[in-house]
Amino acid sequence: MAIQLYDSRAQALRDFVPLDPGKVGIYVCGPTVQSSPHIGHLRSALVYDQLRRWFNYSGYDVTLVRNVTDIDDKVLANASESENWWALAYRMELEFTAGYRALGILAPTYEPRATASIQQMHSIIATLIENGHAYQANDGSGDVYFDVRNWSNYGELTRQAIDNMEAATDADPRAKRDARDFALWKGHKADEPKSATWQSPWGDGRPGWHIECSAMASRYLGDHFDIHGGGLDLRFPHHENELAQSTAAGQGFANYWVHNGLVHVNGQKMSKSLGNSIFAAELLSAARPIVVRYYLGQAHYRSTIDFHDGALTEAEAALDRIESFLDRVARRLSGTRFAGTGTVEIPDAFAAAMDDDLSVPQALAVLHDTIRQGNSWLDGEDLALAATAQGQVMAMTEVLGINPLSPEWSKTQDMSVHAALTTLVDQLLDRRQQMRASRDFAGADQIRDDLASAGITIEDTQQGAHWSIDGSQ
RNA sequence: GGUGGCGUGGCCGAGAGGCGAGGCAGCGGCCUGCAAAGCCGUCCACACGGGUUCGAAUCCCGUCGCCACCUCCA
Repeated sequence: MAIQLYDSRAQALRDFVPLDPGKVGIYVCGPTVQSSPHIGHLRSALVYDQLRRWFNYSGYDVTLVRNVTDIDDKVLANASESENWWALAYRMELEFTAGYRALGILAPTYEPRATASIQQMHSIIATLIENGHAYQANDGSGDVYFDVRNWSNYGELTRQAIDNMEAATDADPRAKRDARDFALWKGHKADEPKSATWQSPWGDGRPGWHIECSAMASRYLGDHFDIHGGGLDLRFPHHENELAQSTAAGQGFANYWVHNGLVHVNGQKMSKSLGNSIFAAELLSAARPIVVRYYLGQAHYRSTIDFHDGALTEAEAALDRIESFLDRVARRLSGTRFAGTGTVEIPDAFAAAMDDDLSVPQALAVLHDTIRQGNSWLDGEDLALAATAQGQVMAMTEVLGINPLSPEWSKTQDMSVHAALTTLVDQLLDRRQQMRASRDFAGADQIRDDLASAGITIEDTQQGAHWSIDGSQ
């Protein structure tokens, strides 16, 4: 069955047909590295990680390009006397990378920086000037603008007619022919640093916002590629303008446009003025990274996620269920002939859900059903079937990037401390077992309570007592 | 003014003409010395008003409410 994706341009679900059989090229708008990553940036990157993993699982050779826009008005604005724009951009880029890694988001195939593709931008701009879709400002500013009136398809991505677009009230019309014309190249201004200035056929200056993505997408994926992704808020103007300039320059550009939903906080959009942004660092200190990944990845990619108090606790509970099943089944199967016999493959229903526009919520329903089944089989000592469920759960969680047993989630713990703790707890459990055998339940329960107060939970099973530290397995 | 989205049980969150997604919380039961974990059952929801239909959460019309974008944004 073919993968179906909701194409924002067509506003319809479309069968995915790659330009090159067996391969898929995806361009995702990465961040403008102007300030620290927030929950929305993580969600966006996570969505394309899920998409990429699913294409990968489905047998595609995936090329994922996610850019870093490291030169922009905002980057320059946020630089200071003590920190150059390029130092700021790089520091922020490192923060983004750390956030992505923490969530187990696989590194893209390539992560180009805008400043390394200035020549490719020039080439597109030159073509647009040649074919009449762009013009140099006649005010001596050195600016080059895209001529929206001269491109009849302008507005096709967001279905807007130019005349219905509100002109920006605060936009400086400068030498634009139409207020909606946007800058491809911005002439150098006296107060801008030399280090943020590049030579061009139209004078020294720096790139406008939008052109960098057109340049990097075609540079690494070709003039015509499969999928372009990004946050819903980028549809206009960013993606509209990218599409206009690339297609006006004669490129086929993206075949499918995918947009992920945004993250709100307590029902409100995140914004600097409200001061309600949840930053990656806060999120990652509030819960284990795998819990954050589960939380941000459990909703459908196109829906808005509303971050509210208790959200992470709920995600933790759901994830605990997955973890405790994997832990339980591994313990039971260990040393039996069924250990490791479960084929690591995903159920058909899971694949069908993922093929259907990446319906992760339905896929998670299949995962939880499998876990319930698996637990039931364990209760019934049907170890062969339990092993099957184990393999399926491993496969599904691996595809979703939430396999608790994957190396990326392994806690770096001090082995000597762990060994010491194990010795102590095991001694206590032995004593408790002796007390239980002699029906000294008060004493046995005292040990259990003591351990509980230290954050250690005991589960009695037919194979003996099992202990775990709360919040881990 | 233009473009687009949303309203589902106590909470989160899918689905899209008939067959009760799933998770969390609650309640009852099984299991247990008691727990924990697990299982079974239960809680039969779709903003409101009309309409179409044998049948509507789903389609149509209307109403109400909420949100996003319209040149800063993931």
